[in-house]
Amino acid sequence: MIKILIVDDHKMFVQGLESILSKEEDIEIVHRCHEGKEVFNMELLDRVNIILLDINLPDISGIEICQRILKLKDHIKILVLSMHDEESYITEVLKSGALGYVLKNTGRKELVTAIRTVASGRTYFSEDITNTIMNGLISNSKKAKPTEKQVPKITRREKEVLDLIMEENTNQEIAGKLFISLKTVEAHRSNLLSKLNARNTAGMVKRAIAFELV
Amino acid sequence: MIKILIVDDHKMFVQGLESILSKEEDIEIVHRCHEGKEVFNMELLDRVNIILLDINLPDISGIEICQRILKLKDHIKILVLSMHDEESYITEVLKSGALGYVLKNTGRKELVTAIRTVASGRTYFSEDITNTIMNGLISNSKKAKPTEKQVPKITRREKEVLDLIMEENTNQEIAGKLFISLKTVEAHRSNLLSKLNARNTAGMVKRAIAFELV
DNA sequence: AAGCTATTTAGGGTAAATCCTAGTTTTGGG
DNA sequence: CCCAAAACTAGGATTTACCCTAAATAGCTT
Repeated sequence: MIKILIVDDHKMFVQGLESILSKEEDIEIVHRCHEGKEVFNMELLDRVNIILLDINLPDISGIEICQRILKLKDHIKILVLSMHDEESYITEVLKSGALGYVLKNTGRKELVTAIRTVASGRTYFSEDITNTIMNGLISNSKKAKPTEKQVPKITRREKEVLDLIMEENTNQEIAGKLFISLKTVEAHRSNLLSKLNARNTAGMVKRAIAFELV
Repeated sequence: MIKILIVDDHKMFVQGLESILSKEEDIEIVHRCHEGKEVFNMELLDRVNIILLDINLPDISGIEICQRILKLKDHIKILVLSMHDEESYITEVLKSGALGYVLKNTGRKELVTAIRTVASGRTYFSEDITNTIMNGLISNSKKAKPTEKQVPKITRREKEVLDLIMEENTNQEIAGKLFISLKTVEAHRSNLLSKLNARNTAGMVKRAIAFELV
């Protein structure tokens, strides 16, 4: 038996869900919550194996709910219901542990399929969602291009010094490892700060990572 | 008319593709390449709108080919053919600009659909591929959990100091902005070094980024 | 051969960061 | 409500990083 907890503040929508799911013999709606905070009830969570979660709750964000629930009871499967199909939104929710994501305009048949799939531990996403995510992957790469052109050009030696700085060596230690004088290391370091447009070590390391120089 | 360039070192597979695609009236195979380097021919690329690309070529990696082709001719659509469905592989290819990814065991009908879809500028992925990627997204978050437990716990005040350090402020400037003494800032900074297990600012910044504390 | 960049070295001085110790305030739990 | 732990605060001493200026050697291009 699939034991469901519905979490959604739109009462009319919840009633719609109930009437749809009541026709399925293997599905039982154990409880309904209209606020996020009502979910965190140990007794309730123990009686449930799957949660239909609206991520647009008034009090707590869907992402936080997913994380907190799974920290308490990691056997529970979460299927997210949402009206939004923005890519950033979806990936955040998935990273926080939900097994499925369907839009609220999904039909009855697909919804039941999604519930059964997620209840069995597998993942389910409506076709619109997969398209959104796949396209997001692609557009991310296009955004990365402009950055690429502004990467500072550092010399071979400066790269060696930078690597040793990243490994937490002091200038003195770097001088020893590269067999050059302390003053030379300071000069390279100074050039690195200038080329990376940084005021100090913190900025240098931050930008070195951002520009993928290491 | 869809003008195709096939890039694949398996001649038998190429012949199979030809016989499949020759039955389609709107598809014309312009040329075949058996090595990656043959692709970079301006005259050839100008006669083509879509490339069927095997990513397991002997001489150049598929990722590099995608990037270089799109740098030369960004109107060209790339549909990747592959025998591998490993997640890291797929995402790399997509980030390098390909519009579609289908496995080599895909049927004739689906292949033609994929070609027409990609040729029109939209994206296409076989179902296996979408599943792999979606599952990858989810498992990434689960892999993150063990790391999460080793993330050092820093206090509210330490977080404020850390943020200002990341913004390249000196201790003196931080003291001014937080209305505390220079010595206090130094103490917080010292605790941060200790908690992050770092020897100096370089290590602190590096780990702060790695642990996503900023 | 002249010009450019990279690499190396150096002195002197200032600012900043790090180490060690220690007092005061907040916070969480019984 | 009280105690202990954690967080915040701070001083003195030391080490390290950063700035400015200057200059010599080597390699590569024009």
